[in-house]
Amino acid sequence: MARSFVTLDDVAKAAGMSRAQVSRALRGDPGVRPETRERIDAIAAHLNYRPNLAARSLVSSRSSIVGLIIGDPNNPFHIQLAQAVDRRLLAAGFDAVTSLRSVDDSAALQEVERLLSLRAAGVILLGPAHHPKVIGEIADKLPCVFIGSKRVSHPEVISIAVDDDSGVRLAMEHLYALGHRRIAHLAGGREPSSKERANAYNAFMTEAGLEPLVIRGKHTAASGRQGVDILFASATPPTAILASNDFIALGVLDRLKGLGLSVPEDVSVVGFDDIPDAAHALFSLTTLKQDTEVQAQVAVQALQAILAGDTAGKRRIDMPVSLVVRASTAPPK
Amino acid sequence: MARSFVTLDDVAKAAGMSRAQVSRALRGDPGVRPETRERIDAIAAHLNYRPNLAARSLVSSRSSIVGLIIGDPNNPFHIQLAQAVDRRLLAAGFDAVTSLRSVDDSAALQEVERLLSLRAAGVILLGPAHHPKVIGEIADKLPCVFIGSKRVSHPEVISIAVDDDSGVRLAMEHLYALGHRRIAHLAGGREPSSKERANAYNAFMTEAGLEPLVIRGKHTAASGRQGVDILFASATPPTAILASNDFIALGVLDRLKGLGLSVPEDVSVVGFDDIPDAAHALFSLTTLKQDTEVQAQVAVQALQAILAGDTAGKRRIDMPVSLVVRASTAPPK
DNA sequence: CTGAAAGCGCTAACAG
DNA sequence: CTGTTAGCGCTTTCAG
Repeated sequence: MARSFVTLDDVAKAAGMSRAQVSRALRGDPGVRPETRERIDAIAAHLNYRPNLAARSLVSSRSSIVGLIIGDPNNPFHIQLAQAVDRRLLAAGFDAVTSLRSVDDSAALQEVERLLSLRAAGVILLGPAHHPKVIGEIADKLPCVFIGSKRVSHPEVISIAVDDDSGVRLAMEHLYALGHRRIAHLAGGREPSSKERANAYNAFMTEAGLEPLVIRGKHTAASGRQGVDILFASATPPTAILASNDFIALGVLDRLKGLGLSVPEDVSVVGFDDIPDAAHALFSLTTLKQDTEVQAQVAVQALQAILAGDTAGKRRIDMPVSLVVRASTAPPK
Repeated sequence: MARSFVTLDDVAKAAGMSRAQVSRALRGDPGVRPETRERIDAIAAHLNYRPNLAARSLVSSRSSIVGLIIGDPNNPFHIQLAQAVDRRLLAAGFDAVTSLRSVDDSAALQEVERLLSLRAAGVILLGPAHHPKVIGEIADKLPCVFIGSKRVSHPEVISIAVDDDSGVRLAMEHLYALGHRRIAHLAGGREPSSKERANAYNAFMTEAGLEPLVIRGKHTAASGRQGVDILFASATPPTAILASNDFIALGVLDRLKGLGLSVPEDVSVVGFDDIPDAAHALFSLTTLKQDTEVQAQVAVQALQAILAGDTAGKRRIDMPVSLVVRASTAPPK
């Protein structure tokens, strides 16, 4: 194991130049003759030089570290989003430090302490598991971007808000236009996004003069299965189901099949998120697509704006949601 | 946003002591009068002091950072393991820096570069997505512990090897004892763990004088569904299925239900991993349990041993796998 | 374009 | 038990 590290001084000596100049060359500072830069680059590479991030951050009193706190690491959709953010962060020259500790409010705060000690440049909060008050506290300590559906009202936070409301509306209009009238909603737990979606569903049903039918559960496939059992125990089961996310929808699909019901012939199903599995031929789920790549990109740009001291930007950026129509929806029989 | 940081000097001045003594007090060094320590702690807390990890690591030339590279972040089981390791690392006083970049060999190496720049104390590799050669290269640069089923033969790596072989044997003996003879195996992809499991299955079948039947796929539910379709297109379908992991098994369960077959009456199914869903009443999957908590603990202890210069320890630690019998297995009809 | 000098915040000998 | 003294490796003025 190579236990000793090559320092800037070593490179400088090998190049017959000063430390300062080597530093400039390696970082791509202007003011270095191109041929000199190339030579230094070559020597550094040859010597296997790795800049010491600690020293760099110490002297410049800022670091390239950005924290990434995942609200619910056990939800693969959040992981997918986190990966996208991670990739963007890297591309922007940051070092993402991800926290997998499921964040109840205290774990999140603890993670922030650690980021503070690392002198992180900022933090990106993923997913609506975070309490708004806690988000505010975090933003008091560190530049902060929040991706989620919640309405955060803190002057320092930029929130990337998934537009649950228009998403649900899109789905409901689709089902309504197909002719469905008995449309049930399988909601998630207490996450704000789940509430937003349920509210939007209720609003649509009421406006359309229809009877809302909401079953509360969790954002899991198992919850979707249970929901189906409850719904189809009724004498007048729904002809369509709007699930609060794709995991629920996948559970619904499986359970319907188990009950001998066909999708979309007997029942139409719509999900939310467009996880990779949704596109699979076996499911071919009609769902609402959140573009994680775009969300990630916007989040990183927002963070850069904050760091650049750009206070003029919007505090809230709405992300569009689009309806992806696949084979799980059709007119009722 | 609190943009300025309190330094050790600030605390020292407020306490009327020297920087060195404050440093000792705060780190819990012996040689500080208890009352003094308390006073300093109080002042530091009051001033909201946060040690600058960069400065600390710079001067002591070692850091508390440990990298955590997840082989397949999109596999929730790996996330679960990672969370366990993360927790143990924190408890041991390390700062886990997790990488979500799915690691093909080049991404892993790139991540290691970053850890090198952070002067990480070591790295823990999770899951068998890593190529043995790459693991060796990593170990050349950084103290390294590997959790996975592969046989790694590098003098510097400690590998925590899940005992796939005896696990599979356990499951096969269980099925055989129940009276099953036509037992099929749904294998995963090219991950070594998948190969190990398939080999163990083949070995058992051959020894028992039975005809092996392996269908290659991936470690996903969708793959399990497809496997069932292939198996039950045959005139003599199997009476039992050993899946290479729980995701496959869950897909198998769903597809069997779709085909109108009952588990365990018509077909017995065994998984591998014991993911949380497996215990769910809806599935009640008989499976092979890997104790992630224990694996995590052993991994962290192994890392500490390496860091302590303890070269006497074993290079390879086998982790037991146990059979959890639930309701998805029974004698054949 | 390049070099010299001055620290960033902290720990680790070494003296008291 | 406590203070003094040196830097750790790097970036950043400020002069050439």
